[in-house]
Amino acid sequence: MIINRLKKLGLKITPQRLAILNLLEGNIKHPSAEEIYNQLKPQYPSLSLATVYNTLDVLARAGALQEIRIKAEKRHFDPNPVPHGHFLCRICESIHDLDVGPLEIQTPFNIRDYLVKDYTLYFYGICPRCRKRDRSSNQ
Amino acid sequence: MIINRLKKLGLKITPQRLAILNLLEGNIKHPSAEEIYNQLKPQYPSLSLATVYNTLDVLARAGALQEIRIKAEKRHFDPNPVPHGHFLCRICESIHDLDVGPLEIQTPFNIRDYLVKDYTLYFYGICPRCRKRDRSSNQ
DNA sequence: CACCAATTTATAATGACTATAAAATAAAAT
DNA sequence: ATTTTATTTTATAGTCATTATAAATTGGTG
Ligand SMILES: [Mn+2]
Ligand SMILES: [Mn+2]
Ligand SMILES: [Zn+2]
Ligand SMILES: [Zn+2]
Repeated sequence: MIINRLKKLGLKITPQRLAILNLLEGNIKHPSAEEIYNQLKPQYPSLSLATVYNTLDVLARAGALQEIRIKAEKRHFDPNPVPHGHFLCRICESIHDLDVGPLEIQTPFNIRDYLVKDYTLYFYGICPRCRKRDRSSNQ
Repeated sequence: MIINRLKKLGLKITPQRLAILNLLEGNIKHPSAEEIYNQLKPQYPSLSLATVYNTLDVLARAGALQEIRIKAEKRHFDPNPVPHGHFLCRICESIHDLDVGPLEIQTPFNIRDYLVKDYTLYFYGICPRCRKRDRSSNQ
């Protein structure tokens, strides 16, 4: 339960945090802070964008979610904190999970003398939907 | 020769572009636009930061170099346009090339129905120098 | 040399994110 | 249940890398 997750992290249970966590629960769309804010604002009119950032920062630092930096200008958020590959469609700008077998690595690990505690793997290209929609942009 | 590279891309040969390309030639430090600007400014007092950004953008779009987005706040630039792994030291903030065998992939390629034209692989942790310097921070 | 499109430059604007400080509130203490 | 206090929320201002703008300059062609 979401309340227990907050308690385990030593965080106060607030309506804002519950709303943000509920929105992210099982959400595979990798929304940005602004998208989260805009989706919750109608039901929580007092909600501030700063609170969304604060909550996401706290949860990310606690390892309860991960930040996706697949786009230059904007961060996106993923309720799944385990490292996995992501794909950004250059046409529709959507972000998808994209795991690829041999890249699955257990962290932390060592490469040469580097201690690797974390990694990100981002792919860029054209998603299946956009490939179907416009055959001329294939390859 | 650098002049021929610019000609092949249909770009005018300007002192600013030559200076930027010369600075990047063989440079494995992955400098930011501001670092490039600060290093060139003494010898090219008229140089503008906007020109550095313009030149880097043009060259990146032409595939003559690559942008590294391993840090949230700042872009870095690499004269090697071929995708390869990068490592950011969380202590000294330095960026190193870090290729890891099984991740070498030829682009473009397909995963499921996704057409992948490019990818980035970023590692985060502690570099060899910082591990030596401070034994207590070793995992 | 003269021309002109490309480039450079100074400067302002943008926009995601962060800092600040006052107001509100969750939850512990009484 | 009320009081208390540290945490959180909120509105707002600030930051800073990057981009846009438009005027001045210049490389390359004839
Ligand atoms: Mn994901
Ligand atoms: Mn590199
Ligand atoms: Zn798409
Ligand atoms: Zn280091």
